[in-house]
Amino acid sequence: MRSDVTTAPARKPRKARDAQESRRLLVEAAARIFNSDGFYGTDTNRIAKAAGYTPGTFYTHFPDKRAIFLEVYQGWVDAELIDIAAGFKFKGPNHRERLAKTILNHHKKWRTFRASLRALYATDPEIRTARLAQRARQIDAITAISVEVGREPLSRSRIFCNLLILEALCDCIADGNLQILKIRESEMFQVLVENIGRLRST
Amino acid sequence: MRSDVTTAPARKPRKARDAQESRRLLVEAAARIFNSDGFYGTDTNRIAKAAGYTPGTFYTHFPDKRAIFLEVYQGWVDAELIDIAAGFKFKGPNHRERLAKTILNHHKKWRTFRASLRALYATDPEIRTARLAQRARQIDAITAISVEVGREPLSRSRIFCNLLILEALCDCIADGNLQILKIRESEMFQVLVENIGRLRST
Amino acid sequence: MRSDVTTAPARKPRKARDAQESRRLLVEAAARIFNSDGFYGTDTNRIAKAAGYTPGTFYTHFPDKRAIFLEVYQGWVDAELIDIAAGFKFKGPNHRERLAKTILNHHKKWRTFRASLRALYATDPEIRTARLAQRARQIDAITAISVEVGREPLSRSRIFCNLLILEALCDCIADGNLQILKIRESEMFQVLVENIGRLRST
Amino acid sequence: MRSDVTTAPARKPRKARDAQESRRLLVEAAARIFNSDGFYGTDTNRIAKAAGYTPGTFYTHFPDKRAIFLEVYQGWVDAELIDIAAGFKFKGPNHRERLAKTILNHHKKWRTFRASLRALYATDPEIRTARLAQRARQIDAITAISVEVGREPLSRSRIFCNLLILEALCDCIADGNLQILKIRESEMFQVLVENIGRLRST
DNA sequence: TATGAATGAGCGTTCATTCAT
DNA sequence: TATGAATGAACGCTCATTCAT
Repeated sequence: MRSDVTTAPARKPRKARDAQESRRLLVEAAARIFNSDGFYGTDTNRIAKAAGYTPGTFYTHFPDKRAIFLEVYQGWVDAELIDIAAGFKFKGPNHRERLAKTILNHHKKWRTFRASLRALYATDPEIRTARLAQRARQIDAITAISVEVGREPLSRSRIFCNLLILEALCDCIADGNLQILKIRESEMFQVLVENIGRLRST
Repeated sequence: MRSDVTTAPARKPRKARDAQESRRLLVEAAARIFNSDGFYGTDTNRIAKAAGYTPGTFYTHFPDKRAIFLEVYQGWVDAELIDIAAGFKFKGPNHRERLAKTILNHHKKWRTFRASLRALYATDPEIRTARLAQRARQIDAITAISVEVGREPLSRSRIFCNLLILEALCDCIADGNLQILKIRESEMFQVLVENIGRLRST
Repeated sequence: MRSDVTTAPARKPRKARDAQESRRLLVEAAARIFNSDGFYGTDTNRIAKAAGYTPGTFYTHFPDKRAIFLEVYQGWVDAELIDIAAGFKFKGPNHRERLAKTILNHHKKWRTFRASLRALYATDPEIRTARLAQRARQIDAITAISVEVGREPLSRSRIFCNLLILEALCDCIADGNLQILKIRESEMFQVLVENIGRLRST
Repeated sequence: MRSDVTTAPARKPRKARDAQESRRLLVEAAARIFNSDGFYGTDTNRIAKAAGYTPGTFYTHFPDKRAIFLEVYQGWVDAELIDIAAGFKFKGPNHRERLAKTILNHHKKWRTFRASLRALYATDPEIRTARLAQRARQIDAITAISVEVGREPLSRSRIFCNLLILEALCDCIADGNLQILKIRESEMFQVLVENIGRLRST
């Protein structure tokens, strides 16, 4: 008979850091690991450990694994929108190339995470809802930026299509396996720049 | 997600079927389930059961779960290539629309499977290798078709970009959530048709 | 990056015993442990281990912990009904004492399990349903036995009340802590025998 | 089970309340939650929150979860004894029915808590000790009341048996599922009243 | 006295995979 | 070729408890 079934052994809480800070560290660690091993290749205990915490801490900050995934997603969209907004205001001869590079960098950084997001989008209703909301936000933001810089904005469908096209091209270039397909990255980048043009111009 | 189609009642016949037939039944079941619940939402025992077998049988036909996934992938690329080849020979006023519809239908059919493939591509080296090989095959095939129908083929990079663009647009239309983004499907389809044009023409 | 995210390490299945036998061993082990440490003090891995299996095996035989608990419950009610039926046919001067002893032994054997059952009954709807069904079975069975031995059966409510009373007294005697309350077990047993009489007689 | 009553919104007042008041609020909240979700379905953080405190506060007032459980238990026995004592002095034609109702109400109120107590009694030595002490108190009190109202008290074993019988009947009636067993509550209540008689009379 | 972030062992459960039959 | 019971590492998550503030 197990004595003392009622109670559990005691533990020692080490630090009592700032909650905001802990959250941030967890999100950062999660972003890194999700982006390296994908959603299903990442476990919450590992996220916690990578952030410098023990497993339970994860759940004092997030209700479940999906929640932190969505938070990482949110952070990424935010960052990208800021950069796109900045990129839209580029002037000079190479403004397209510079915007293309900016977007490409985002995709290089988030390649695996983005792939996980797509896969989850296909099977998980909550992820779907969240992603659609972010999509709407992206389209709204680009429309607003166009207005702001004094251009006639494209229709929502055109904006969206251009977004999809840029993403598809960026994902592929970011992947870095073009040489296997006997394709030069510079050629792909060229097409990317052309398509950037479409997004910016009337 | 786990739709009832995927948990479909098993067939009864026990043994003594020929190996080819068993393999086919397993691949069919796998395609259905992967495409409904994704790679990580599918388990090999369920595939076996859905095909009318017990768990062990799965492993007499495939070394592991990835192997059957790749086989399903192979089957899908084959089917798509055949259809695209046929589509390239369409004549008449609506040939572009018809090809667009064909490709779109493929994407509608394989939406979740494609999303899983992308996610695995990002994390699994074997899947990566296999997919790159299929990509090369696609590009080769389209080049060959162009030649066959008497056109000057586009460069590999152009073909690939156009492929990526078509896929991106198709995935999105196939998804069927455009109304949430306040976008009309017909507008997106229009852009798709335009891009089909690029792939076909010189 | 974790290589080979897709697949899992292989294991070796040792034996392929008879499923019925394994089930029986698991139920036996579960009965033993539930009855010693209660439902919440028992974990499925321990049940499996105690039966000579590894954790996964438990779940090839039972969908969850509650399921095996209910199966143990079922087995206990079966055994008790058989003994009560036999006890009803006792003849001779000490027939009541003998039946009392029989019932008391059951309670001694299942004391902790019974306590868990009650606690779960209060909070778990499925356990509640199952227990009510078993209760109905008990009442039906006792009615049937009365008829069989040629007595006018008591009303359902009387049977039930007597059952409850016997159980309450048995639980308490079985507990074995009467001396702490300055009560002699023999006195309690006397009351038990009196109440047995009520159940049997018209 | 987790009814909304138990997850009740916390109070706002932060600090500086007096210790007695805090303790009382915690015990009250614990009683409510234990009685709704059982011992194992209740967590100390939730108790604290329901009382308007944060998790740590719980442990400034109680050494562990069991301690507050025992305190709730104590409070319940106290209340019941007071009511029984009052009930013993009922006069008039329906005095038995009124006492029966009183006891029944207690059981209705504490049904799940009582079930948890029994389960813990079976596995936890400290709970066992505490409960036996309360039992002795109950028997002593009833003996004392009998003397007080001028009756020859029953033997300890008789008192205890009657107590057990009343509890068993009350628990069952309080449960409110008699109709499923095709038993009318009124019939059970009748038996209860009869047994009340035994406790009161010589 | 109260806070509340942190703890960490452990639990229920999953599932790709094996192998004796 | 097919069976199917068994495997066992691992995962998501819980929660009683601690302690620096």
